[in-house]
Amino acid sequence: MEVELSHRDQDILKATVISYIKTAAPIGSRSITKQFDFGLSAATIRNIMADLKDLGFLLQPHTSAGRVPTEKAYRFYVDLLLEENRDLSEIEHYQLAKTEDLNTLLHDASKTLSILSGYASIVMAPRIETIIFKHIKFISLKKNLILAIFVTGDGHPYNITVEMDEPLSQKELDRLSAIINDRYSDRSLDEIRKSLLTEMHEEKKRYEQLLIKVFDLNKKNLNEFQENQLFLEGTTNIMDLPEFTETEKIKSLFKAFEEKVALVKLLDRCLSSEGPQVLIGSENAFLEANECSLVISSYRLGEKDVGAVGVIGPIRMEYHRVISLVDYTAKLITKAHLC
Amino acid sequence: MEVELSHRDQDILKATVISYIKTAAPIGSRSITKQFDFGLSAATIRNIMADLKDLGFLLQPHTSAGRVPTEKAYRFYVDLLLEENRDLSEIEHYQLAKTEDLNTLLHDASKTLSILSGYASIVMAPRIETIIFKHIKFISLKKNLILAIFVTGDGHPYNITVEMDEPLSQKELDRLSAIINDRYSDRSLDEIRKSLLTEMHEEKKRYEQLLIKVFDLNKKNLNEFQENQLFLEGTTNIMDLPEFTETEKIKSLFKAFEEKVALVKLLDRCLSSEGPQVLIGSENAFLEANECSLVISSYRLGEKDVGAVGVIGPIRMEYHRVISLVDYTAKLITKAHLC
DNA sequence: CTTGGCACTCTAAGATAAAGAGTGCTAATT
DNA sequence: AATTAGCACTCTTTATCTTAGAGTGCCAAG
Repeated sequence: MEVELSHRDQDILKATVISYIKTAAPIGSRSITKQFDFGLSAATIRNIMADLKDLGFLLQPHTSAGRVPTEKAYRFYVDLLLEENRDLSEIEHYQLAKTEDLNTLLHDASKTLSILSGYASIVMAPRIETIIFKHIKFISLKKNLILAIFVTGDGHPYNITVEMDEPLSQKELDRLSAIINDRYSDRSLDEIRKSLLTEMHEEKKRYEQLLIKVFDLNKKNLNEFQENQLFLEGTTNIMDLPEFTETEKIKSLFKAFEEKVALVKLLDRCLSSEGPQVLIGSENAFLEANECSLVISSYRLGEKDVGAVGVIGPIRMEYHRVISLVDYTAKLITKAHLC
Repeated sequence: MEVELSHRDQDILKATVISYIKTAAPIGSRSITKQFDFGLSAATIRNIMADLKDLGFLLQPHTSAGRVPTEKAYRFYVDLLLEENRDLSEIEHYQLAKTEDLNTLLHDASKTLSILSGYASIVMAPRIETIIFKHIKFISLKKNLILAIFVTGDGHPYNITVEMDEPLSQKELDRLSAIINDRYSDRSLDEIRKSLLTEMHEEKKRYEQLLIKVFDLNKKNLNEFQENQLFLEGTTNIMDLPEFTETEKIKSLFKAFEEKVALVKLLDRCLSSEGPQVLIGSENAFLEANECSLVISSYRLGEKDVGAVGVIGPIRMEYHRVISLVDYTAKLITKAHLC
């Protein structure tokens, strides 16, 4: 079954995909001869396209219509792109506004990415577990309300409000923070979490409640926290696409967008892989349900991949341009982190 | 022109509005006689409806169709509701989960409101200018990066990261915070802002950059800040409504939703007024453009109205239920603030 | 193997017709 | 004088039919 495509077949397939990405309408053999110069007649192209149909790369909405690429065709096209195009030369090299606030940076990146891609962009802030802890400070807000601020290795603050059953004096809090800073500085939250559960026997009793909540030892708020760390922009761009003219499809996609947890999971899966990744239609349950594709790349903080940026678009996405754009944006964020 | 409607005319008008709110289809004289028992024949109702049409309360899509309420009719109906119904008895009295975090509370309220109303909900966090300042604390994050945390009168923290041209020692920062806490505790940010510009001559030079950024004296980030303090939930509910089947209308509304600044302005306008407010269609530019209505109520913090909750729905909204719901939710938030 | 030619297929768009809901008016009734 | 029944008329909606057009599939010739 798995026959190698001849060079010429590949060219025709590529041409069909490219053409369909532009027009979103079934591609006829005639229009291929007009747009591309293969030195072949429409009839020949027609024969080749019939073969490609049999191989599962193209399909016909009905007998007397042009051909439409299948997901297999997009996969073939994208794999070719990812092989060939390691240079990413053709996109405009934008810059992000300088800012001290990480969230602002990511928000900006997401907005820019949505505008330049013309699709919806999605940016996930660093996974909290991977963050490197530097030091912590406690501030008493009200009687039993304590604000914990921890600062990360790269100088970003996170704050957590904790309600205590019994009040703690500022002196006690300072003592506790000194201990924590001394013992856990420069370690990841994940490590700290594990250590805290085994070490800290003497302090534990008195501060148990506080520590559990601050380091979220029972991982209660993790999902909700991460949910707030997701930037989704340009979703309305999707509505301008011809494949999303039916209200039902728009509805389904936007309901999915509201479920941020599912999106976080989707991005999370791609964190560990190298370079830009492309998920096409039914290669993923979320995408399949909404007939769309995802181009995604992770950004680094230090030497670890901690977050991801991506673009959600139609299966008929301009993969070439978007892959470059996503890859570039991820690198931009990695670079901004360094300063 | 402004003739008083007879009691009977009012009843027919009300019946037409109520019926149309349910069905979203033009209301015929016959269907009125079926649904309501006025002891009148269809022909009589027909005559009355013709009068109401002449008075601008009803209109006909075409000669041989039923009647549809105009905005004037909704206004009449809503004014009647607001007069009569100060009791709000008929909605279910839900509760919000206890939480220490104000944003979580507002987010929860927004989600609940959208689910219970069946429309889109919108919740604005307290306007930052109205917040009562309690004390401030500075933490050095990196060389020239300072984190300022100010705590409000009711114990909620806000933090701002400031990048300085020159570093300040922790000692200096502590001295400055002591001065600020001493001088400005229990005053609103708006007041503090005004005072800072005139007072603080001696400290000003050295700390000018820091103070300007922390208290946002040039109001640069205010809009962006407020933008992040807006919770919009259940927007996809709107897509289920028959008036939003056309993709163009959905698109327009969702593009408007992305413009959070406009929404903030819309809510802001209503902050000072007493009780639940209703804006119907063309009574507001934003709503007119998207053919929808807004029910809104402000919540208090102390004795000042600081934020607002609302519901955005079709002009054919179930005002009765929604007004009660919005009013109740606003009161719930006000109450939660007190603890 | 490639190509021109041509009959055939299927959709999309326009045209026509019939059904149905509701009005507006008139004349009869209370 | 207000109310009601009756009925012709209007306008939309839905279904059916027709036609134009794009594109294929296949055959026979190059």
